[in-house]
Amino acid sequence: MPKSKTGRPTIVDVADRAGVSRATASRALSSYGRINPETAKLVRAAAEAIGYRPNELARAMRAGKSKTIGLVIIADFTNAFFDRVTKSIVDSARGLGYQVLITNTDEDIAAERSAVETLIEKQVDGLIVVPSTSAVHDHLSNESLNGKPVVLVDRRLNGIRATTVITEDFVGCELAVRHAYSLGHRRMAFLVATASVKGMSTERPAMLISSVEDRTNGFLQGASECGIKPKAQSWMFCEDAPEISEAAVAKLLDTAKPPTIIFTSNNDMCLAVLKVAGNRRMIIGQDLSLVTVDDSQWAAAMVPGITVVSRPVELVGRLAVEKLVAQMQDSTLAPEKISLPTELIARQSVANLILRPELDPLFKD
Amino acid sequence: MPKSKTGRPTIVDVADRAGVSRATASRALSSYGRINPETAKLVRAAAEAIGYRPNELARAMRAGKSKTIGLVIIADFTNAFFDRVTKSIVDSARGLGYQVLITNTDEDIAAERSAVETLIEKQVDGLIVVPSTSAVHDHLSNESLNGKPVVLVDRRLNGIRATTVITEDFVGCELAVRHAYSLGHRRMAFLVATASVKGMSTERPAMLISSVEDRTNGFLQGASECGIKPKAQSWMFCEDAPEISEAAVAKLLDTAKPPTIIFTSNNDMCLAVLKVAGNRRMIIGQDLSLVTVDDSQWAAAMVPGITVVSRPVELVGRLAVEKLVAQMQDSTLAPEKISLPTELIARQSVANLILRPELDPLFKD
DNA sequence: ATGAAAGCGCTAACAC
DNA sequence: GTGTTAGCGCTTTCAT
Repeated sequence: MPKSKTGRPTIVDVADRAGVSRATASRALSSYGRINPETAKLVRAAAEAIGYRPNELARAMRAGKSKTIGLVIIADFTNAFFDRVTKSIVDSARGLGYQVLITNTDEDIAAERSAVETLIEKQVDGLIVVPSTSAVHDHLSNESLNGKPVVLVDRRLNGIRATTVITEDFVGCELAVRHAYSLGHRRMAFLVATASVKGMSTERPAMLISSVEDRTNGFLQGASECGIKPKAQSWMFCEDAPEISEAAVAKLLDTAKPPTIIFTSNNDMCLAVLKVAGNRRMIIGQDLSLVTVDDSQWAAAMVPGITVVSRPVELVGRLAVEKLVAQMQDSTLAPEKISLPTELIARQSVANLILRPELDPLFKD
Repeated sequence: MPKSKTGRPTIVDVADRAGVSRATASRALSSYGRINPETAKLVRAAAEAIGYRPNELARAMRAGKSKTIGLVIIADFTNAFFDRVTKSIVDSARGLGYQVLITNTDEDIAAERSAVETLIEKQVDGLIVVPSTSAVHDHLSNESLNGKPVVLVDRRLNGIRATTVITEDFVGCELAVRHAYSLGHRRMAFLVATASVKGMSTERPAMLISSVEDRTNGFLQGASECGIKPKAQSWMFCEDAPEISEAAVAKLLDTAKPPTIIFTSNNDMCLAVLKVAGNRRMIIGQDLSLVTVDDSQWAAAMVPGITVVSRPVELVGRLAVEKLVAQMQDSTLAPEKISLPTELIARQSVANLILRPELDPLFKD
């Protein structure tokens, strides 16, 4: 059986076997143009017989479309949010006939740059990016993307014409604070993971990625609405690394008037609170309360269950793909800014200090 | 500026601008063959000037190598093991100059089949597969892979000549049981997630994927070595779905002589135990002990920390890529069966019934 | 050291 | 309805 260089039968082999020309074979297999149903059947039989599989690379080259999406995600697709978004993207893409080329950047802008470049060289039809910083994004300009559409996920970028799919983290966090307030919490701490800070700091960094910014502002807004004085708030911005975040939690706790509740900006920070509290034999939901952003299986299964601001993960991924594919098919489509609702899921990690004021270590009767 | 159909400058544009032929331009850019360093510099400058980026698809077609690896993973790359393996694979591949096309199969053999086919059509240079069943694997034969190498991860497949990277789950589980025995546990339950079972069953299914089989056998071996009578063992094989696994846990607990410890075959099952125990106000590490396979951040951060059989996740992914790339470069390489050591990480989820025999609900003094 | 030309596998004008 | 041919962008003989 005649085979191509790569060892696989090509369309020429099919054509030969069916006794037709390449063009006819192609028409039969891709069902386009005019073709005799009889011939078509014949060709398909021949293809089947020799185990012909189209070379999608050749097809892509000819068509100028690779049916491939590039996904550039930050390191933490080990993270409870990004792993599920990734799965959602991969599945949704497949549903629409696209494959996904995946890269991760470890929150590093240089890596992101080169990843985008590589994917463009691989001729992806479009890009889904979780930008690692809000500061720089010339590599995402229409120019460097060569007109290929890009959809941003989880984080806004100012001054860029690109469809963006984010979540209502502001509202979610605001609500979380009000929830805690309604349960009697008055001294609140906020633990925020930021890539832009080395070590930890009580000062809010000048530059935050938009999702973290929204969470921070949401917490702030909630506290302000509830009349929580800045003095009764403690803030800690810290690097997303276990030792550091645990030290940050300790610092938050070791004050004259320790908070009755800690709000954390992501799961890693939540875990840090869990760990430090555990080491100190503090019971979550009693000695210390806790709310985090992003739901997870373990947050639900733990005792006590962790109260969370939940985001519509699957939908984020699906919409990102759908919007991207729509733009690939019609480049005149205007970019959209999509913000999906979050939901506060109350479990047992927030103590009710109204019913049980004695749980506050500063309680005096 | 003359541009190609796709809008990007091509090598012809570079050649024109540099006033040389395509061939020379190509030589300069890919640095092969004889070329005048002066000319080379000229060409590179021209390329830079017009923002030339090679079309890797065209290159791949010409070379018959796409510098792309296909990854076929089961659904659960949301799972604490596969998400990290995926990250490790993506990163390692990138380090060696390869990109990763990712697909998931939801543990479905039909999806796996078609995923493999699609990836082959996309001309990946090799495949990394987490096979969803040990029963069928003709789609992974040398034939259907068209001679492209494949590396199997996490699961063995009999009768297939392919490099396989798995972990010593047998030993890990055996050790886990002996650990529990040494702490005084005598009535043990085993909760095993299996895709081949609908609902739950106390009967061991005829067919298990190899990793689950190893774990099951490891538990069994450990119990037998410790002289735990089959009567003092309870087994439950169940579908990997929350409602079902939780029901399975309940069933395990609701017997005249309930186990003092439950061993779970994966994190989902572990979570099910956590949830049911929590609902019943049973404290892990006291009223009920627990050991699971696969470490995770939350298992470490929780109070009590969960004792786990830990697997070298990052290494699994890295080796899979390295071995695959080696085979892509030298197709005569013999397949290897690699089994990486596991480690028992003892935390506080296993009660010491020797020091505190009263923790056994059946304790009489 | 460089250029001309062939060709990877496919599809789409254009003929017939 | 089918065949002929050109060409996507690139690399690589083979000449010169």
